Order: sequence, then C-alpha cells, then structure tokens
Amino acid sequence: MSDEKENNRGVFLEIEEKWQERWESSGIFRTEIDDKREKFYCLEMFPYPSSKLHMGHLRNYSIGDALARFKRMQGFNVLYPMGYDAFGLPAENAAMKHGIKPHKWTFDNIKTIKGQQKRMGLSYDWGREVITCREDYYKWNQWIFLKLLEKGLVYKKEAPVNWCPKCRTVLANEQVHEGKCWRCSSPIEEKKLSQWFIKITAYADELLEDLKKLKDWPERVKVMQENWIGKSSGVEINFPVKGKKENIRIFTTRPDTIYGVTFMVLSPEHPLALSLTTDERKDEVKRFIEKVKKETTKERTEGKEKEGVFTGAYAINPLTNEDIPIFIANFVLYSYGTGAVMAVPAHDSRDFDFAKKYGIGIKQVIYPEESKGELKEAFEGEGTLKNSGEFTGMKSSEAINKIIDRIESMGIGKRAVHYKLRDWLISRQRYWGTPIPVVYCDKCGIVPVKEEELPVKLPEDVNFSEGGNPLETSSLFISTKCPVCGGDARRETDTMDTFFDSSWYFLRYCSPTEEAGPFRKDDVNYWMPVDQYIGGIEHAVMHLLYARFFTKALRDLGMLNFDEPFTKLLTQGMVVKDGAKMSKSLGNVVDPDEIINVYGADTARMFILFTASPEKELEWSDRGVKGMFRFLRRVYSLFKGYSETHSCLETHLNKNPGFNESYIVSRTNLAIKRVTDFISGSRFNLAIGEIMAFTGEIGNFVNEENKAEGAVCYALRNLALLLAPFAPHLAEEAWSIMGNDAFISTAEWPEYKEELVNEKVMFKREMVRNLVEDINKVVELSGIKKPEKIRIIIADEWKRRVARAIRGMELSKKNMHVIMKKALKENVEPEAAARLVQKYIKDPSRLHKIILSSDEEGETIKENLQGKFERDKVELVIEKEGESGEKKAAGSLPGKPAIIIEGGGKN
RNA sequence: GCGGGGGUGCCGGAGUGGUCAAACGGGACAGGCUUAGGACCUGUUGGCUUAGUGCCUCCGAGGGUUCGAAUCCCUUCCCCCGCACCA
Repeated sequence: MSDEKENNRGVFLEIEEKWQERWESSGIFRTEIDDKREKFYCLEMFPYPSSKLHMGHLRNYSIGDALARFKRMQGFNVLYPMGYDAFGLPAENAAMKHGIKPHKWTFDNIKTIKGQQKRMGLSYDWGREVITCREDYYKWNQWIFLKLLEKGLVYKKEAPVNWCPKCRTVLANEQVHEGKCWRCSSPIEEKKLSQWFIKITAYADELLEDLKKLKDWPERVKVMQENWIGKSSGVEINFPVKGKKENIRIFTTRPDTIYGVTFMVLSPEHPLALSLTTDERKDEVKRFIEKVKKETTKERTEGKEKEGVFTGAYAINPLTNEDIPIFIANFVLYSYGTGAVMAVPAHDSRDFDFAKKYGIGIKQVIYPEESKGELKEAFEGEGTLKNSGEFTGMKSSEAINKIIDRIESMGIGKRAVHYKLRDWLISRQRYWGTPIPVVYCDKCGIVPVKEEELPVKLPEDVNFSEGGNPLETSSLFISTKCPVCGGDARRETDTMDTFFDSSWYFLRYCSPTEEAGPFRKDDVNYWMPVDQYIGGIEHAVMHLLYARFFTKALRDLGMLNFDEPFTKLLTQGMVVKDGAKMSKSLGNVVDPDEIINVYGADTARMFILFTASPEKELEWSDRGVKGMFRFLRRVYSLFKGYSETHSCLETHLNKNPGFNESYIVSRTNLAIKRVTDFISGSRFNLAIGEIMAFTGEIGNFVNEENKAEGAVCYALRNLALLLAPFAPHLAEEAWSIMGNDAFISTAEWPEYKEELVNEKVMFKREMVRNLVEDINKVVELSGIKKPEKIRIIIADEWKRRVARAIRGMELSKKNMHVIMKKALKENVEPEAAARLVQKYIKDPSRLHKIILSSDEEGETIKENLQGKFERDKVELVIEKEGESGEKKAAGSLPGKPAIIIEGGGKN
C-alpha cells in the first residue's frame, strides 16, 4: 500500500542525498581554465535572494543544469556558476518592517536558497560564487563607475525623472512599465531632480546594429530591443515664424509629405509655446499648458483624445511659402525629436484626427496606385507625389531624398537620426545598493573618490524608519574630506541601480577572487562570451540591454575584446497553474520544496523539462508530476532488476551481433542520435520523450525470451548516460548499480555509431523514406516512362522485426505502398512522373535487390539497370513463374525490402 | 494601431511536403495481478466496418500550389505577448 509508495520515495530521497554529498566532497564540478579543451559557458540569470525559490527558478536551473551536464559529458570545459543579485529594495523593506538589517536578511535568504539549489543537485562550481552586496564585488562597481565617469559616459544632470512614491526612489525609463514601477506597480510620478545618468545613448546605434549579430537570440527579444532603441532617420527642418525672427525646428521622417503640411504643433513644454502666442490668445494657451502639465505622462497618453489650442501665430512652409497655423497640443512629446512637428493630416493618422476635430484643412499630396476618392483616413503608405511643385510625379522614396537635399542646400535643415532610447538613470535614493563614489566639495565641486580609497562602504549607523534615503541619516558616512583639496566635503548619498551590478556579474564569475581589478583579462577572454544564457523574458529590455551596453563600454575601455556578451539566449516561459501565473493572492502556488521533498529532485526536474518546450508557458499538473515519478521508478527497477541477475560492468558487443542483439543496439543508437540532437537544439521535452520511448523498448526487449545480455547491458548503459543530464542522481545510482566506480557525471557522452545500426531493424520512418527513394531510383534507371504499377512486398520476417521496433504495431502493406499508389494508379503524365522521380532520388545505395517480372519487359529493365548501381549488392532477379510476391520476397530475404516492379508503361 | 508568436485528438504537447489517424505524457475505458487498491503490468482510446484488412472524416475557417499538405501560398476568424500618440 502506501508503504511501498513511501518506501520508493524514500529510496529516491536517499539516493539524491547520497550523490549530492559525493559530488560535493569530490569536487568534480570545479572548473579551471584548460586551453586544450573547448570551453562552454552556461549561465542562468542569477536570482534575487528573496525568501525562497519559486517554480520559475526551478525551471531556469533545470534547463541550465541539463545543458551544463550534457556539455560536460561531451568533453567541453564547462563554466557553470551561480551567484546572487543581492542588493535591492526588499531587503530594506524588511529592515523597516521587521527591524532586520538588510545584510542579515539578505544572507539568511541566500543560505536558504543555496540549500534549495543544492537539493536540486545542480552542478555549479560553487567556488565561483558572486554576491553583489559584498564589498569585494561592489568595490568594482564603484571602480567601473569611475572609469565610465572618466571616459565621459557618466554625467549628472537635472532632468524630469520617474519617481516611484512607494519605493521612494527614481527609476530608469526601462523600469517603468505602462506608467508603473516595474517592481511594485505603483503609478510613477514625474519629478525634476539632479541625477546620475549613464550615456547609453552613445551606443544606441551599435546596440541596434549588433542585434543582427545575435543569430541565436529569440526574435521577440531582438524586436523588443529594436523598438526600445527606436531609431528613426529623417530630417530636421526650420520653419520660420511669420513676422518674427524665431524658427521652429521640427523633425520628420516623411519630408516627402511637406507639401501637404496644413498646420504645425508644438508640445506644451516647448520654449516657444507661449512666447509666440498672440496677445489675445495668451490666456487660453496658458490655461491649456497648465492643464496639460499637471497631468502625468501616463494620463496624457492614456486618454488618447487629442486636444490642442491655436496660438494665433503662423509659420511659413519653407518650400511653399504658405502660412501655417501653429497649435499647441497634448499629443506632441517634448522629449522626442525637437518637440515640434509639421502636421500632415492627409498622411498621418494623428494629424488627421486633430485636423478633423479642429476643422483644419487636409491636403493630399501622396497618391497610392489606386486612388480612392476623398480620404476617409490618413494614407500613411508610400506612393506618388502630386501638388508638390518640382517634386510632383516622384515616388515617395525618391522624393524623400530629393527634398532633404533641397532643404540642406537651402541651409534650413539637415539629415538627422533620433532615438527613443534615453540615457540610463542609475541614481537611487536608497540604502541597500552600491554607494556612488563621488564627493561634493564646496570648493572643488563634484569630485570622484580616489581609486585606492575604494570601496566606499555602506555605513551601519543608519535609520530606516524616517522615510527618506537611510544613507542621509548616517553622519559618519556623509561627512568626509575632499580628495582634491582636503577640505570638508559631503558624500553622495545616492546608490546605484542594482541593474548596474547585474550588468557585468558574468565577467566576475571568470575571476571571482581577483583583487587587482574587476576581473582578469585572460580569464575573461578564455571564458567569454557566454555560450548559453537562460532567463526570463522580463529582462528583454532591462538587464539584457544594460549588459550589452556594459560589454561595449568595457571593450572601449580596453578591458574586453568582444562585442556581445551572450551568444545564445533562451528565454524560458512562465510556470502557470490553472491558466494563471502562480501567485500567493490566487493561492495557486506550488512550492518547489514540497515537490522535491515528496518526489525528489529528479522527478521535479524531469517533469518541468518534459512538460513544455523551454520557451513556452508551462502548465503545472500534479498528475504529470506523478507520471514522471512513475517513469523514474520504472527506470530504477529496470536497472535494479536486471543487475540482480546480470553483471553489466563489461559490455561485450559482438562485432556481428545476432538479430536480437542488433535490434536493441540499433534502437539504442537511434536514441543516442535523437537525444543528442534534441538537447543540442534546446528541445529538452523531446529528448525526455525519446528517453521514455527508448526505456519502454528496453523493457519490452528484456521481457522477451531470447534476449541477448551484451546488448541489454549496452542499452542500459546508454540509457543511464542519456538520462544523466536530466535525472543525474538516478543516473549515478544506475551507473553504480551496474558496477561502475567513476561518476556518470564525468563519463563520456555516448556517440551515435551509424555502423551499429542494422538497417534490418531501422524504423518505419527511415524505412519508408528510403523505400520511396529506392522506388524512384528504380523507376528512373529502368527506363520506364510511365509505370503502371509498383508493388512493394515485405517479407514476413522483416516485417515482424520492424513491427516490433515500432512497438507491437503491425506494419501493413497498405502503409508501404500507399505512398505511391495515388501517383501511379491513374494516368500520370510522364512529366509528373519524371518530376516525382527527380524529387526523391538521392542515394540509391540502400537498394538491395530488385525483382523483375519474367516477361520481356523485365528483361529489358534488367538490361537497362545492369551496371547502373555501383554497389554490387543490388541484385537483379527475374521473377520465377508461379511464385507470389510475398513468398518470393520472403524466400530471398535480403534484410531489406525487396522491390518488385510489375509491368511498366511502354512509350 | 504597429510588431512578435500561436490555433493539432478528452487534456498537455510533438510533428514543418510523402514513416500521419498523428511522438511522448496525462486522463478515460477494458483486462491481468491482487484481500483490496489511488500501486504495478497489458491492451484500447476519430468514425464505420472487418479484425489478415478496407473505407470515411480530421490538424481554427475558406480557397490555391502539388502526383501528394497538419506541414508551402493567399484570404479570413480567433487567442496570447510586447510597444503604445516616437512625428
């Protein structure tokens, strides 16, 4: 009863504990540089140490560990490290709520999480652990900051910034999602503050261009980054204001529409907004600007209703000299382009809406191929220009360049590129982060801390309850001496965005204990770039963009010699239950610990990898977990049971195995091939599916009477090896049950040996495909122009082997010849037949024997075919009279299907 | 709106031109083993027929290409995810 069940589970838990201890004490997962071996850097996004791991982590690590183990067995020198992204607000919140010091809270959590990771049996090199809140790490954060400052990539500026009232700190643009804080979802407010920025925009173009190099990144991540960088090329043009000396500079990507401009719009923040407004309209315009400024960016963009007000002033279209009314409106953003646009309602839907609402004229100047009368909506496509002076008749693409040329030669504008990407705001008004290493001196201004004085340490004497930045409560921290003049000075109290920490941690893993710098160049050049990076999609534009930027910036500081940090990226899907993301409020959380404690880590890992392909959402299913447990238990008893009566230490495979042997040997090799290919393609779910099918077949085979020991051992050995990346504990146990002394974790990954695959027992898939090829080769070579009938006869013995190979499914003759049936039964045109033949002829070498009819036709074919096959193993046999096809095929069984051609059209 | 990804059997999920009525798992049904079983083993699991097989229907919907399509092309409907007034 449940005793047995519990016992089984107990055995598994025991096994896991045993092997985890052995792995640890033997140190087999330690990694060193080895120039003789190819390296493989397998990396998971390091976790934030909140109280516990969740299923997403379990999934992340199951993927990474399977891959790391696989590569290790394949002989790669694998770097597979783990660390903790340990700075961050939750630690501070804990301090405020429960009075626990952030440091203690963080390290307690790390301890818990590390325990969980160890219980998963992950093959990390723990000697390389990186914890970002440790001085030996954040010292280098500060060092890098100073280098960037020196290089001009860091600056301080007063600017409107995103303020999260709940976290009481500012945020980078990337960290505002739909107007809300990425972490706590509070609505963001806008504040004008003096803050530290990193000039990521200096790399906008390269960050965009190099996306093309990232062949092994998911398309959607690249698209998200592309959109975020938001490059657009166009032209900036000055529109003179009528009766004044000012110009309004606009940016447009569609200068070809300039003859269609009917009004102009400034954003409410535009410096000219009020000054060019006529006196009689000043009050109204003022009121409007005030109103819009009060709204947050979110409110302004959410309502979608376009609102504006006429300034009474006019601009002059420099190409047409027409007067153009100037409006102020809420839909023009000051932060993008020049904060002013030329409005072409005929060819821009926003301008169209606005023109309709305020009764402004619409002037069409671009016409599509088929003109459709009056415009019901803006036509935003390309077309032919009309009513455009000398440019009339040109295509949009041509006109764009010609008009820009004209504008440049007139000296009223120039080509320009604008980006949506903004500089990265890294100041945080929080305690639990890396202090920004600068000092404010009344005499000397902003002064960087001297390199030898790093790190600027976080003080202990802070008060978390007062609401502001806790660092400001530490007088010991704040008051300091100016590094330049030695006078009294004040420390910067802002700390760095924790995304700064995570932008280079993967480099630190290469030299985790280096004291002379953030990393050693040699180490990094050996290990980097990361070959496989695995993590959640939520970092598509935050972490992944910053890390790419860091790589480029450090490269330009002469510290790296590559451009991109992550060669291959896998974004895992979420783990959901009952169709919804696991969350405490929904009560659908499954605790990884619970699963591991009940079923063991192997079951949890296998289930999570098998149930969905890695990038897809994974629907949690308790039944599925049980199913996986059942499977592993079956595997265990298979090994256990067989080893009770047989010794599998040595596998003696005959060079010429008997049929029974060769069946399971072939099947084993097929499994090796498939599993290897699946893992290489990150298709872990399919790899496990194949292992399951293979296991089933071994089971069937073992139960048969005339099993061959050597072959069974061979199959079992390989099964254990294939299982090792996924269920490492069980695989180790099986390995040792079979009498091996060494770890399976460091054993060699099995190699697919084609020569061990006996074609007699190849699968239906290969068989039929080859048959089709063979048939067509025969058709071609025989000179038959219009075959009427082809029969494929499969001898019984052969059929039986195949049938067993596909697990009891009888292979019918129907399946074999149905492929050709339709093509050949009706009057197929010779050309069609020829095409067919052409399409499938690849390699006739598999053909073994062709049986021809005994009539004249057969003789002719035989003559035609004679000598056409390079290998003499193709036997041409003339059918004996009175023999049925089946009998014939059976009687002369060559180990391959015989093909019998009957008849063959003349002409 | 723009961009990305999808719609497959009771369910999850494979399958990208011919092994396909469709891998693997779950569930369901039947049988075996058992005192019993939620444990294990075997079989069945689109329909109709025969049970050696044959036929029909099927991979969101509708067309098309092809000797042949779940797979390629077009149209259309629906779902998910990102960005969202970026000029």
